[in-house]
Amino acid sequence: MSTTPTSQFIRVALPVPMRRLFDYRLPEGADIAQWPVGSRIKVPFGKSTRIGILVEHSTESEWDANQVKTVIDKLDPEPLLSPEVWQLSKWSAGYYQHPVGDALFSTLPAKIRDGSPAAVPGQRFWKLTADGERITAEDLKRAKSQQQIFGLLKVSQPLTDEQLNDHEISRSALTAMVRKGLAVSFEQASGDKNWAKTLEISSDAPCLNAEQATAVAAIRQTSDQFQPFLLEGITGSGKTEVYLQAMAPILEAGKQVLVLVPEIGLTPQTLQRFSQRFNCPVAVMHSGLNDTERLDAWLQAKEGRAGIIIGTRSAIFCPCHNLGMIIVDEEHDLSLKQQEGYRYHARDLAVARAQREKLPLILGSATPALETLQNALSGRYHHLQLKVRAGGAETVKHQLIDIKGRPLDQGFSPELLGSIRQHLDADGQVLIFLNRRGYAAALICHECGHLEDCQRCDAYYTLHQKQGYLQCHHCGSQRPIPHQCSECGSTRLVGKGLGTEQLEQALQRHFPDHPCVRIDRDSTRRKGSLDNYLRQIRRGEAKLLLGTQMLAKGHHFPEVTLVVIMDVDGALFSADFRAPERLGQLITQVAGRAGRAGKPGTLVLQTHHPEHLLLQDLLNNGYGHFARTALSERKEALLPPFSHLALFRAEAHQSNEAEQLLATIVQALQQTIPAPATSSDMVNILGPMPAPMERKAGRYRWQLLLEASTRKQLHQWIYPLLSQIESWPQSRKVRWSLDIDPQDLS
DNA sequence: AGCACGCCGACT
DNA sequence: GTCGGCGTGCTC
Repeated sequence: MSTTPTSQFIRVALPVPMRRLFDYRLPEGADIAQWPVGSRIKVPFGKSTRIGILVEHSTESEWDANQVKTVIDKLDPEPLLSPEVWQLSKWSAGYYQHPVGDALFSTLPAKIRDGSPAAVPGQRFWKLTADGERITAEDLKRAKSQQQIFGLLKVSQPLTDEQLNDHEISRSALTAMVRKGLAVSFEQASGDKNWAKTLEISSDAPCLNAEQATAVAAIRQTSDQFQPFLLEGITGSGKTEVYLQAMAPILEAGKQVLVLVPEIGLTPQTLQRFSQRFNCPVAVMHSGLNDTERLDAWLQAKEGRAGIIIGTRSAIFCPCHNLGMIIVDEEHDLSLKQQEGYRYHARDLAVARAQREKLPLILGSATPALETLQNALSGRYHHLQLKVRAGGAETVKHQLIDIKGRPLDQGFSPELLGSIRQHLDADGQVLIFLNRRGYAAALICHECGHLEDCQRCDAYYTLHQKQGYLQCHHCGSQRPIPHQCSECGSTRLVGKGLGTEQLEQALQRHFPDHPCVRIDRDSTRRKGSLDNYLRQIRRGEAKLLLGTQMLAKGHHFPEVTLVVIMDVDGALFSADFRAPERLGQLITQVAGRAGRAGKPGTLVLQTHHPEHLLLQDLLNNGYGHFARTALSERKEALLPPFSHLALFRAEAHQSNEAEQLLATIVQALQQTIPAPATSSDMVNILGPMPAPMERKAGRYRWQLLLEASTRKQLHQWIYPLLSQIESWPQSRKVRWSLDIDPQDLS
């Protein structure tokens, strides 16, 4: 007997880490129109069932008829994603060579992944009834919980279930109020589909300076076409104001704007800037949301119930009902690139998405990535520059303190202490940056010189004096501070190298009258403590601010007049070719924290190498010039963006297993070295070599870097290999991954 | 990734 | 005797 000619097959992406699709049969007599590509389906898989996404229809299958199972059910009457996002997602999975199913699913809200309905969840809201409005808090003095609820609702209502839960509201108090007829709940979808009809643009927009006006005009000229802009604007030059005014006509035309921000940039202040200007609903997507909130924001965007969608990295995959513009703020920021698993770069995908959907795209930064800058300089992107500080804020003065041979008091040179005192006396705030938390970088034996090191990593333990333990910052393992050296038994163990904890101690000793706030991962572990510190700073209660990266990004401290970077020397001689770019960005971003409110700002760097060309160029000529110099060096060395990289990583418990796998990959690659299309084409294999930290968390790590002058060559070379590698038995013992356009070579 | 099967150590 | 450790193999 032959199979019925009407029998239909579908190919399905499943959330498994396999670079392939799975074939299923549609139920007998199924109408294909009812099973659209891009919708979710339920299928039998192994001994269980899974939710999958229908990728394509087919009249045949390569598999034996008896191996192909029949789908169980369909979950969506129509495609889950817009064709544009669906295509983007599939293209991205291919570009980054990530297993399709895993790629498609990993960008969806958990509630979509687990098969929950993709429909308006309808949030539960609470409000006071007319009776409830009439009473006073005094009337509820015998019911404390009810009084609290009353207070909350009186200030702002309606409130969602979640918002009330945040205040640890008891269920019974709420029902009691309902029983008394004081409060009611109702269900309503968040946002509003008709926001465009009632859109109002607040009239308190500040006047633009000439550069801003030029930028806004240039962006406003382009709509309904793909046009990327690099908005290169120094800190305080008013990039956000350009975003706001550039997006106004888009929103007025009823189209949505998608704004990507770095992980750390999604603060209530950022949101406020947008919601104060436009009265349309704003959907927010970031890591702090729970599953319900995330689904809600996703659906708000998809169904057009929000005008503005602000989110971190993964928001680039968010379907939008009628998207009109994409903005990537701080486009150089590392958090836009996913560093594990599905290693996509949200900025690069924003370009791909804007191109597909014919949208204007703004990439904004004070310190653009060299890749982006090159695209602007070559004319692929429209280059907009903001070189003056908006609102008349003064530019930052800078000073290098040569600490060569100088006496240091817990890291502070006498000059630096003098500067700090001066600024404190003038009632300014001082911000001190050091990129290491803990008390000391290591614990060293004063008798034999032995450094206590982590058993699982090629790294020393960081000393955390206050908490009383040593911690490895690479695998997170901890142990109590030993009393004796583990080599010679001496009890003379001392901290070596500075951490923020020690700086805090030193500052309190030198400036006991000035409260100091330390902001790092340790001091802000408790929920809400960061907000608390930031409030203290803004109110001027703390004059000395001390911290790591956390302090360097995004926050505005208008009263800061002195910014100090304690130690830049480490990055000056790093082996990573991106280290200079990163250092330039960091110094510029940190310096940007100072002198925002018309007070002159000063930047001080302590270094053993004040003559270093990199520092000189950066400080004398600014990031723009520095970056252009760095670009010409990259061009000379044929490094990105003048070549393209892919990095294979492998980790195993046995060092040679990881190395072996990569060596086998090299063999396979050598068989298929692409023929150069032009005389300047090249491909290069570097490695296998041990990772900069060979042992981490008990695993040996090796890497293999591939370099090619064109993307096309690189991809044609590597792509066919992956399913091959997957079939090797050794590849299942070793944890391996491929990173396309790696940002971090460690 | 899950989830089974499978073959060796300390427990009622 | 059996509960459970995680190595190995498979999923249309």
